[in-house]
Amino acid sequence: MRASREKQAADTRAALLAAAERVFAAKGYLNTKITDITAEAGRSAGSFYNHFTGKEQLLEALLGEVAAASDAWAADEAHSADFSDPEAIRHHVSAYWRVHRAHAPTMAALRQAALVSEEFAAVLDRFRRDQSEDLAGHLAPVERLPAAPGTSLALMTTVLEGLAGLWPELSEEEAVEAGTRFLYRALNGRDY
Amino acid sequence: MRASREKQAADTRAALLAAAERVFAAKGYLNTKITDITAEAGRSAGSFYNHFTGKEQLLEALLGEVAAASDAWAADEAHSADFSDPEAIRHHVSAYWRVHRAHAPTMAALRQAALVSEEFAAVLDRFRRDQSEDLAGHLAPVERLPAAPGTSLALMTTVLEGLAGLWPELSEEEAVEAGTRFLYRALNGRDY
DNA sequence: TGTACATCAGTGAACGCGCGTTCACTGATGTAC
DNA sequence: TGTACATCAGTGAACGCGCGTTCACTGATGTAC
Repeated sequence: MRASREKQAADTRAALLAAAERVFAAKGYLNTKITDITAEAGRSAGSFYNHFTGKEQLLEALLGEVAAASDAWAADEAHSADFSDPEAIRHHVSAYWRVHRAHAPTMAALRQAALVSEEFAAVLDRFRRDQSEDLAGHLAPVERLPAAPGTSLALMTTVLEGLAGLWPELSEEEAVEAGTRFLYRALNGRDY
Repeated sequence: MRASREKQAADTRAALLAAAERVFAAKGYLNTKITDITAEAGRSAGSFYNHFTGKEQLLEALLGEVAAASDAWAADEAHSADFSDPEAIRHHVSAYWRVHRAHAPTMAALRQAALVSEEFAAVLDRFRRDQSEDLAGHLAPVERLPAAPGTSLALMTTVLEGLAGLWPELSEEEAVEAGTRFLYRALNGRDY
């Protein structure tokens, strides 16, 4: 049957991706050698190049998964788009927390890759820009922003990234509550 | 005169440090080769090892300068230690902005080095811890923090780092004002 | 002050390590007849 | 269904590039007498 060979190739490819994510998490993208990945996946060094041209292309494949998850959420139910409403903020903080927790090693790998590669710096930029565009509209209804819209947005993004960095010290509930309150106050100048 | 040889050595050492800071800023610490530094400094590759055992030790020397600047500020005048007072926050935001703007390439290099080296990760941790300890006491007088003290502190630190990332888009005045208002609101739950 | 020797910063070609990448080979799976 | 050949995923030893590091050498500066 024709499916057998294809399946073997697909299995190996998947094994390499999963192994890479584990190794990236353990020692960082930049510190990871091709042979670290193949060893973790239980394959030979040469096998790697049947599936990827290099570590870069493998990371791109992992990022594709994150983008898919992110899009799935955005296309989800329509959500409130007014950050003078705590629930709208909570909804975004919660989504951000979940996506980044699920793909934390890949996103960390992207940040590392962006440090040494123009190409990945552009990819990271695009991720951030996509996210910012979503958020920018939500700031419009806020009456008294703490600073210019662009600056307020940049600081808000920073808080979200910093919040993701607190995983796994905080539970999801604690993180979402802390992030929501912190941001609501900063953006609106009052508590709720 | 004995000073001549010593001076030549000191000059070369200083030239290597200054060249390294420029090259780090241009292409990042991790992307920088020893020969990039020596070329920028106008010296031979071998000369480097008369002064440093490697790129790591050179970075340590640069970090020494940052630590000195940071200590100098801390030992400065006594400053208000109550973050329910906007002026206390402004004072810290301003100091953070100045130190990080002056040493931005070195701090960025440290963050990169921390990604691939346990040793520098520990150094970066120490920098952050020192800063956090200073700030922690200032949160005590705040009546209604947005989250647990440790979490509030972590998010505050994150905002400061993110603010530094906005240089050089923002002027010092804009950055200090935006950071102060953002943090005052987030921490105290009201505007001033 | 002058001469002979010692020291030392700097030089750059050469060495060698680490790791990414290749490639001839193996054995299993698929195809032709 | 059986046999002979073709294809393809996987293997791992070997190759070679890039770059950090060394070291014999140079010429200038310092010291002894």
